[in-house]
Amino acid sequence: MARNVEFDEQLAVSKAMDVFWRKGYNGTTMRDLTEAMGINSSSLYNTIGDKHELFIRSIKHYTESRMKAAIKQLEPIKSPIKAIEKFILSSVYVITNEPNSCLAIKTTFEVATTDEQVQKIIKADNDFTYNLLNGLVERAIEKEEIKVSQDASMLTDYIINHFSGWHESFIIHHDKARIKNMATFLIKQLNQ
Amino acid sequence: MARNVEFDEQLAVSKAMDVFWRKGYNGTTMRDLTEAMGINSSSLYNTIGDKHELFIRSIKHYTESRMKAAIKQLEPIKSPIKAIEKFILSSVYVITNEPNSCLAIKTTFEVATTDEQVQKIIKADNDFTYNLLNGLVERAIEKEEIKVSQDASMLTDYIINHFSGWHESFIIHHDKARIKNMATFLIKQLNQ
DNA sequence: CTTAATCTGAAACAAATGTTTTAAAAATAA
DNA sequence: TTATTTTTAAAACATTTGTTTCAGATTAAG
Repeated sequence: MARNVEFDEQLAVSKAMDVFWRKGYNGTTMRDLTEAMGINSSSLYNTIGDKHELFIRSIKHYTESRMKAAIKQLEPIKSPIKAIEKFILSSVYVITNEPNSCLAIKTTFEVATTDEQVQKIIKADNDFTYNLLNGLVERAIEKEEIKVSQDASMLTDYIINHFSGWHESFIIHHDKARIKNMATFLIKQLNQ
Repeated sequence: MARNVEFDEQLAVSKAMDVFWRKGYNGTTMRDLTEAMGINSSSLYNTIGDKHELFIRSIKHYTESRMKAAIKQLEPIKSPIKAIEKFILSSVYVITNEPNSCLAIKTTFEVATTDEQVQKIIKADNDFTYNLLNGLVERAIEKEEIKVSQDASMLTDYIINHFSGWHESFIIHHDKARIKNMATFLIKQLNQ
């Protein structure tokens, strides 16, 4: 029959994701993308689709990678409260060491309000984190590792809620200590 | 000599701000702006300047209005802890009732990293809120209205930090109760 | 009223945008 | 090898972008 597609789609999407991550959806041009992906726009339109479709794939790639990483990281930890602490502290590490702040949060504030497809992906990502953490919180309350509140679902929201503020703070102040101190305080609150 | 400028600059900036607020910096076109402002682009360039300058004026207008409103609202409250609670609860009200989420936060995530001028304005706004709240927290600790921690500056950061997560949550879930429950828990934590 | 200044509106501008076309190159199956 | 199909690269496409030009309208001062 005929020749095969030459480029690695996963790799291409991952490179596109990097550009969207730095520049946002509206700040990224098709030429930014094709250049970073090392691919001609005709090939891009023939395989993946238009700019919007590429963005959808990019944020899906981002959220799915994060989900896998979170599961892999927390699975071996036996104590629920230890797993929660690990989750919080590794978030702090990512926030204070990665070059860009979270693509999901940036996307939420830039386009989630007006783009239904994006909104769904972001919500799915959020629900995943919620469920993962909520399981841990419920077990931690059962085991009396957490005594501060009996309301697991509120507490789960409460913990997750800190992350975007930490991102915001780090963009504005570039001060790791501020984030670490807040995280330490949050963990201390949970432990009492 | 010659005729005067015909349009009200403050009103024009305020109308431009509304557009940037909805669509973001990169999502807004000059035609969006001139249409909303009811003004021709030549007049705009003759008086205020280009798109970027108009954006700068817009976010300054936004942050300055908020500062004035915050001072006016908190001034009459005698008890520091009551003022802190009022600040938190009125933030919840704004987050769960305004059509768009905070322009300062949206701007932080969209362009603050790459635009130094914007970064400065955002930082100034943040510092203002920090100082306002920090004064209250210090007095509340002195008066032993707050006992949970003696570290006023960390506690101030900790409180402010909640707001962007609440915005994010509301964009994703549109669930007022979730935000209110978190706020109630935060206030309870402070009170003990 | 005249003069001089400058503001305004419509149109024009070049450059950049997202997307499509075209023709040639490449790879597989017969 | 040849025929057939698909991929690719470069250029072209129509719009949209941010910005400027220019002639005429409008105003204040002499």
